[in-house]
Amino acid sequence: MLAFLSRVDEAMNSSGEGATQARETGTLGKLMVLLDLVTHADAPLRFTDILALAGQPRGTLHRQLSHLLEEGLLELDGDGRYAPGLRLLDFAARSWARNEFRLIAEPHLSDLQQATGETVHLGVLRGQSIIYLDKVDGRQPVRMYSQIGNASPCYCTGVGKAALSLLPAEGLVDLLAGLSFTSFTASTHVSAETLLAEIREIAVEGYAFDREEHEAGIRCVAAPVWSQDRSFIGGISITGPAYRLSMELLRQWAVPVQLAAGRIMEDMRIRLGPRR
Amino acid sequence: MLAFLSRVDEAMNSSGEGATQARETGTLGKLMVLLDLVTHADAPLRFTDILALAGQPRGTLHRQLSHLLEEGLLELDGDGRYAPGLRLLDFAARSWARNEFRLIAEPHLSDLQQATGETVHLGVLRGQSIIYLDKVDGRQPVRMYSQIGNASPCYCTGVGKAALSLLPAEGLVDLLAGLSFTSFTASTHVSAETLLAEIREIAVEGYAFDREEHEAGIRCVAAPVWSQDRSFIGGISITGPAYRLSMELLRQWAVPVQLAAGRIMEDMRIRLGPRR
DNA sequence: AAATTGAGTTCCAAATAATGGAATAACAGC
DNA sequence: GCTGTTATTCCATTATTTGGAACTCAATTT
Repeated sequence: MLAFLSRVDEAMNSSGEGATQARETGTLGKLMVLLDLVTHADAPLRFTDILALAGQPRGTLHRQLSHLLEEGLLELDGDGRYAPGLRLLDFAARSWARNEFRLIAEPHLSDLQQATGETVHLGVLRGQSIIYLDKVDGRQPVRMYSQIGNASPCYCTGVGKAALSLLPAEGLVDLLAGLSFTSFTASTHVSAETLLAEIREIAVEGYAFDREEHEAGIRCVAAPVWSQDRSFIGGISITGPAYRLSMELLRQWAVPVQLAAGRIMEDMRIRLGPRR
Repeated sequence: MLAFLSRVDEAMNSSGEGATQARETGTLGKLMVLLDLVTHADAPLRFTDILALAGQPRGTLHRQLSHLLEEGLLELDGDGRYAPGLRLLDFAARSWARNEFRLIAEPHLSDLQQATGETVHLGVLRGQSIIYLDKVDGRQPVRMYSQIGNASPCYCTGVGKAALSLLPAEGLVDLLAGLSFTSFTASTHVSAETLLAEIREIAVEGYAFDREEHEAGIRCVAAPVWSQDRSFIGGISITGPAYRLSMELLRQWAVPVQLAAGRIMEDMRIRLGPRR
């Protein structure tokens, strides 16, 4: 309710797709922009590179980076370039291990994986992104960080669209207004209008598809999952290659996905108490 | 050399076992102490709990926590308690996916796992802790975050002791002086003297054992791995239950572990160039 | 060898943000 | 409706951050 709305409002500011803007968190906000810059780059950055990207005075930037280094949030590689620091791993490991949503969902994800033989994901909406909390893949030991923890856009993933279908009208419109669409494939939504139309449909049906919208050749069917207090708004999905997962098959799997989602929510009611 | 020593000096300040002290990073340092507090707790904390732990004035603490919330580094659960934020996952996922050390070591870890059938770890020294960068376990899909990213003490793990054996005398003594020993099992080192003696031995032999020092019933054999520029100082290990891994068997495995470590270092020389 | 360029670091008065004590608000239990 | 507990807001004081310029260092060119 109130708590939920304020949560979404705040979240609007965070971890979007495009421009990383300074938030109203003073010194911390400025440092997080830098951390974002370095972690989102696909290679270590030299001081001068960051100088150009951050648009800050040299002296200021230098001290900011020094602080981030000293805290272990950034590291210098052998060539004096800035890379993400390993201390982040420790923080994240704890954040993940303790996450209630994930802990409760885990057995149900495994069940769903067993039933379908395909990869199952759990994701949660944070700001404009879906953060993947878990992944169960039958075949080989999973390279987990490669998927878990990854933030993906909400407008072109099954879990993302399922999650959006849970938002109240007002919050949804605000969120969509802030999106900047990247056309990952020919099927990616590129306007808030068509996306909104699909989300309205999803809200009625109770499940969502990803028709190769994020990655060519990859489809999924997803169902929304939420905690009663709305602190978790997300979804679960069955994902796989288009050649194996026909749209017809995905439509059949809508039911088991929704059932699994229902069981997760029931477990949450039991384990977290009636208020949540 | 110089760069390396300063790296270790700085690292001395970070992520130790015991007291979390304020570093000289101004506002950021104070906020990181709070983030540490919340992520290292084993349950979400209420405002008042943090107030007692942090020993800060109410107003100050409240604003600091608000900033951390707004940045997504912390989150409020349904009961208004502070928990680690999921934005940390996104940072960590990127940090992990790009880590050169891990990328290069990965195939050799798999080989070692295949050869022995036991769990193989890759860890790197950061401050007084070993941060596990990778884990290859043959049997079931791995719950990765549960191990990867975890920071463990350097004085009671095979990888940790192997890593310490790579430090120059001066740096080692400084690091040991800053340790506070927790006796996890009956075999855990509890003094710098006995630890130093063992590390000297490890430096000569080229491999280290964990004789149930961190967790009862768990043994390992480890070999040190380092990059030429010393920006990575760590090790790899074969770990398993004591009933299956006799000390005799571990002694036999010292050779393959050392060979794998050698291959990782050779690959690093090739891939990272002669200076690193 | 001297000069030049590019990259990174240090310095310090002015501008800005953080501090913390006290007052206020929200809420659960009685 | 009161009471104790917990959380939030306020604002003059204080400490930190800022950013332009000067400086160092190493590599490259003249």
